[in-house]
Amino acid sequence: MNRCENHGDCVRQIVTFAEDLCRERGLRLTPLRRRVLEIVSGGHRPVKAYTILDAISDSARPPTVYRALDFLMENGLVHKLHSLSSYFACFHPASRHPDCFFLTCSACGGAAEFCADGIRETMDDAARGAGFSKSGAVVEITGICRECARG
Amino acid sequence: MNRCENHGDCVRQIVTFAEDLCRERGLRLTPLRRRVLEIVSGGHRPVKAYTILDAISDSARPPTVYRALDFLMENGLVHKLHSLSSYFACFHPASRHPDCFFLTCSACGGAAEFCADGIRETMDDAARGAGFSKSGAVVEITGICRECARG
DNA sequence: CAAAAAGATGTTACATTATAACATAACAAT
DNA sequence: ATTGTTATGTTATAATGTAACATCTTTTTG
Repeated sequence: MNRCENHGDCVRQIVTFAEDLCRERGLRLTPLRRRVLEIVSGGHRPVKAYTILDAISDSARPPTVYRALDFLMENGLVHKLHSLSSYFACFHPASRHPDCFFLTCSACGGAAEFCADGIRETMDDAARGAGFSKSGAVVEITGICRECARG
Repeated sequence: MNRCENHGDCVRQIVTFAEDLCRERGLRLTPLRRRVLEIVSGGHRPVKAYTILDAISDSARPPTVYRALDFLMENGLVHKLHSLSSYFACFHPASRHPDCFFLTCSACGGAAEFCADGIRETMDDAARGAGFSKSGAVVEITGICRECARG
């Protein structure tokens, strides 16, 4: 899923975007936050908090990781996939989508994010129809990706 | 959210449905499973596993609850709301929807399930378009319900 | 510049959510 | 009755996440 030829470029691009975004917003992309962003975006797959913890150093503790993740999520650079208790880098953070939708492959563990106005609109309609004022949505589709299906 | 006048009837109806379904499928709605189903459906709101545990008895242990929940989920009587780490009774299990969508109110903690063919179709299309063979979906919309919005 | 304020990280401890593994009990089917 | 199957009990622990307070770093401001 989402095999790209030059994933290093991909990570660099995300980090660069994060730098610019933090500069704009007067926030600090500290070494720790950058490191966590690099780890999360190191593969096109969701990463667990404790995997990040292990990757950072032998002495790092959970709050260190969760705080960095909170920062990155607040700024739209990382998303949480609730159905996997995992974190996933946003590979097109510039697009400022209000909701993000995910496909996760149960065979390879890969994931992809997509935006579909149709889903958003239908959800908005459904919520409105129920007298419900929507503020956010979790949409996580599970299945088998093209590469895994091909065998 | 989802205030109904005779919620006792509502619970009874779910339990009756569960009895019928188990009879049909040759499964056993044991006292424990029935109890857990009653607790989960005791309010129109998601319930945490450890709340169920406390409600069952002083001596019950986690696996007891998680096993009962697994049974109920396998049979479509209960759903897990991943974004809340909570479990929610299916109030219309007869309709055999392949995917269930949820609205959760961040003010009152209530929830509602709904079916929207539009959402399912759009998700199916999006998945297909990505070469993805969909097997399931988590859709959890957060916001404020009508009652809470009215104040 | 020094002092204060704000922001980030370190650290300890613990809370919450969930499962593995094995023992016992209940039930079903000859 | 015995045997196999299913369900539950029990112990222990894994996995995920947070509260609270200490320390350090950066920024602001007097």
